[in-house]
Amino acid sequence: MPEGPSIVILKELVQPYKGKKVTEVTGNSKLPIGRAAGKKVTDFKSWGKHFLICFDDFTFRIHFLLFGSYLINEEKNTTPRLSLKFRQGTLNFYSCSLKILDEDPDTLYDWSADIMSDNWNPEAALEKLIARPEALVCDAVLNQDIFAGAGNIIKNEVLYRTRIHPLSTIGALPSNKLKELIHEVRNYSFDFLEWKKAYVLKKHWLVHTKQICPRCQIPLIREYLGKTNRRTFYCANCQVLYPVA
DNA sequence: CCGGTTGTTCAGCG
DNA sequence: GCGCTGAACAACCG
Repeated sequence: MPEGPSIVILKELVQPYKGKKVTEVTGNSKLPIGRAAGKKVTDFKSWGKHFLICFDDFTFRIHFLLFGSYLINEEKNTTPRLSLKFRQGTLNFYSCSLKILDEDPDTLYDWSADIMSDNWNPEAALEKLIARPEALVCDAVLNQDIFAGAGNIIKNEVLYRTRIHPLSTIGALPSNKLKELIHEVRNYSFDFLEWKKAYVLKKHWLVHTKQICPRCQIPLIREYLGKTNRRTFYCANCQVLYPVA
């Protein structure tokens, strides 16, 4: 569920409820979720992995973390963290992190950092990367301040597609390679979106959870790398460790 | 049935 | 105050 493109799919699915009035609020959240009762949803937004349900004076911020899920007009045998009932149907959110934002999301979020946003700004991402020359590229791609919405699958696939070794430092990458990386994070994320919608995402994985490099056929390396210590799949032959020796 | 994870925050420590 | 580590959360797949 969690990566940015999946949140975009959710945002599309809930569009019929935009402008509609919440008739009943339930859930096991300890927050004052009843505030939504009787109010109209003014908008659904997303920023990276955050899903936002906006009302005129506050916003629900939902983060699905690793295990969160949602059901629309369906329920399962556990209590939702948050359930919003409308005359037209029900939105159920399970096992997610819920927060209530009292400020306008526009003042809280840098939309230019959202890899799925129309406001995505690759130049801003480049500046942020250049400011962190010591960072490992495997960590930088997961940095939500730079690539909001990028997750571990996107990281692994993008580093393979751009043939960058995950332990390369940002400062060692030539500027054209950094630009290519930035471009590919967004480009792959939209491939992810289309494949996920078509239920063929896994079929297109080149290295994530894979054993053999599809290009040179040698075994892939699987290691936990970087400060993020996340599972990383890469080909030691095809992916270049910068600086090049 | 167990092991592992598309993620993040926070406590505890040196 | 910092950076680092590990725990906690909690559901589903293979």
